[in-house]
Amino acid sequence: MSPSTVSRSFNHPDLVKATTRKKIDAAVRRLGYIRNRAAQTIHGIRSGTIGLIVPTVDQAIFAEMIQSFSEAVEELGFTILLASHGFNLDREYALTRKMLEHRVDGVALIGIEHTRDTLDLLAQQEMPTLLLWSFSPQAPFPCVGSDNYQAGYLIGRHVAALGHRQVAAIFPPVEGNDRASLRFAGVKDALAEAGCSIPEAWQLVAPYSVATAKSAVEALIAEGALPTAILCGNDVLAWGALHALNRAGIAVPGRVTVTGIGDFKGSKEFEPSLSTVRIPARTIGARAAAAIVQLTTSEEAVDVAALIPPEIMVRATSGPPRED
Amino acid sequence: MSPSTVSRSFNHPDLVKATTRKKIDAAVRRLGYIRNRAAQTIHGIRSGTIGLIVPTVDQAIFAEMIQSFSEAVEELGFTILLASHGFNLDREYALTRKMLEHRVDGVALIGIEHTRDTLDLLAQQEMPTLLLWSFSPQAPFPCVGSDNYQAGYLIGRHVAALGHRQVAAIFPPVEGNDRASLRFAGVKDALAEAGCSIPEAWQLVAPYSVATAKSAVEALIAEGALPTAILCGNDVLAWGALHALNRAGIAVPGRVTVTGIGDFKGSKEFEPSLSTVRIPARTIGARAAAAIVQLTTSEEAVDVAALIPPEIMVRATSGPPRED
DNA sequence: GCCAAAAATGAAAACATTTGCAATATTGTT
DNA sequence: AACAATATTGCAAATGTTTTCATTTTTGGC
Repeated sequence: MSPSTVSRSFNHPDLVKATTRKKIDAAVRRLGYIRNRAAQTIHGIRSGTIGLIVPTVDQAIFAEMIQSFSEAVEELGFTILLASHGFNLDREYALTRKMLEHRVDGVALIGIEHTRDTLDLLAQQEMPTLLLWSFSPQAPFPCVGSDNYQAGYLIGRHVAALGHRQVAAIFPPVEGNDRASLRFAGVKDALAEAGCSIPEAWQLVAPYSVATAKSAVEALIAEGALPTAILCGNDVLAWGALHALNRAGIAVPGRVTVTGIGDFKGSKEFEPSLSTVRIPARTIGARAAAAIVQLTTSEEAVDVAALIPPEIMVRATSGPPRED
Repeated sequence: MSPSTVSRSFNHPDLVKATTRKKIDAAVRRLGYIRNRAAQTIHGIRSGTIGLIVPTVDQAIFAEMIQSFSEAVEELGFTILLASHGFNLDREYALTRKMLEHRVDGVALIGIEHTRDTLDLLAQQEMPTLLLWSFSPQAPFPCVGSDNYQAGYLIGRHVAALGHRQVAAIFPPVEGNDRASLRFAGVKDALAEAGCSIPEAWQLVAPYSVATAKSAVEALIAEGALPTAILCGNDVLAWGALHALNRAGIAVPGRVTVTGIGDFKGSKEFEPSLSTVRIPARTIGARAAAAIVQLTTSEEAVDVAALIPPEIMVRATSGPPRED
């Protein structure tokens, strides 16, 4: 039983005699032998890992996407090397290098905005790379994701069409976050088409959390002059806004319309049910997994880009502005 | 510039002359050379990866823990190999094997309940292993986590002490989920001490989601006979319950007390603010990261187990049962 | 039982790196 | 300028696997 035979028994079982294979299996079990993928990897054999670099794991929407991405990727025989950079694009570069050191078979990044260094590095190493979550046809790598500008535009148009003209917005900080900035741009453009703009004082910035959004809206309420609609950059912020309004006894949508973006789990079940734009995280995750695996396994160039369109979900938190 | 010198320049820079080091750095940059960790790994050098096997990523509480775990682990120079098994312990075994093939430096599993196979495999391979999330002194590997029984007990006692005797519970399915089953046991024991038990018909089972909890409670409401308290296995279920009650116009806590377990982000900001038991996910994640790294790096046996105690958070959704 | 063909196995090289040891180069001292 | 001491570098072996090629074993037909 030379190493070669053992190797063959694992990789091309049909090439070794049934009886030796039995003996090998027995020995493997007896000794608790486990193949060393590192040793395989230095032969140029695939490492069976996909690097996934995300800003953070603990935002509902990323978590959902990561989950479906990881399910699908595992299904295809790969394992995820996960790293998070906390919206710091320099850390993203460092993490990308690390992924390359680990000889991952492919890399998936969140969003379109990345430093030149990161992009160059991946291109220069000819690493199969996928941009996840956002979609843009002129992105430097194939994208699988939704159109965040469009998402913002849809909800902005919806609110404008209802007749709202006194509108506030709560968005996360937009630096290094193309998702948020594109959504906000879409919202503003849609409102502008209806001749409406968001006053400076009503452009609230709240990092992703129910707590910050709630207190931002509470501050807004305390100031007295309420808008007729509050457009939130994502559903979590909308939840916070709804809690603040609920607490203050302000009717939604009677007095104030509230909208989110994302359609997270639980938004539909919220009372009142949240009007929002659906960005199908699970679909994106699954499609992205298929895409990156295709990218790493197929020799010829393949086009894996996919635009998963956002979809407006008109529910109970949006209505016409109060007449008075 | 032989390979040896280059290697030294990376790993023991002080052993190579400054000028050659410069030359090497220049060449590295020019050629875009990136170290191959796989090749290092087969020398018995650490792979710099920690295997993290979770049931699922997309539950608020896991996501939070994974986030802090991954932050802390990256801080210490490691990267996470992530896999999820969807509460299927056989898949967990397969994933564990895969981690071993990848020669991770350590493995972290969620909860105490695992198949004999998985446990034996890890022990036999002398893999540094950590049990995350739950804590039990007689677990087969060191634990860093909270006491789920205690968490259930605390909330059960709180509700019993308020005077509730007509109590319903909503819990996720408990098979293969020691967290849920221990919590439920704690709740039942605390109630039993007050001479109260949960009728069969009021032991609702709802998989982790706002939607299922909401409809379970809606069904309960439709049946007519309402309990005075609904104890939920986690905060997400409690949110669902609160939405259902809100929709039906049932006062909380005036008519029905609702409690969660977990104290997820947003539970405090909920209206009304959720009474629950705090299980500090971020603390657990960070402590666990330190623990697993210590386990993998230190030669002597170290005791890294840590019990992070749950803490009851009495807020606005719990009150005495209505007098009538 | 012998031969050719086919099947099964083993030996050796290769992969990218690290490390002990030997060889070489650089110092500082006289 | 020569010597010793020290600093720097390269050689070679080793790591665990795969793969090509050569060798050995088995099989089937006679």
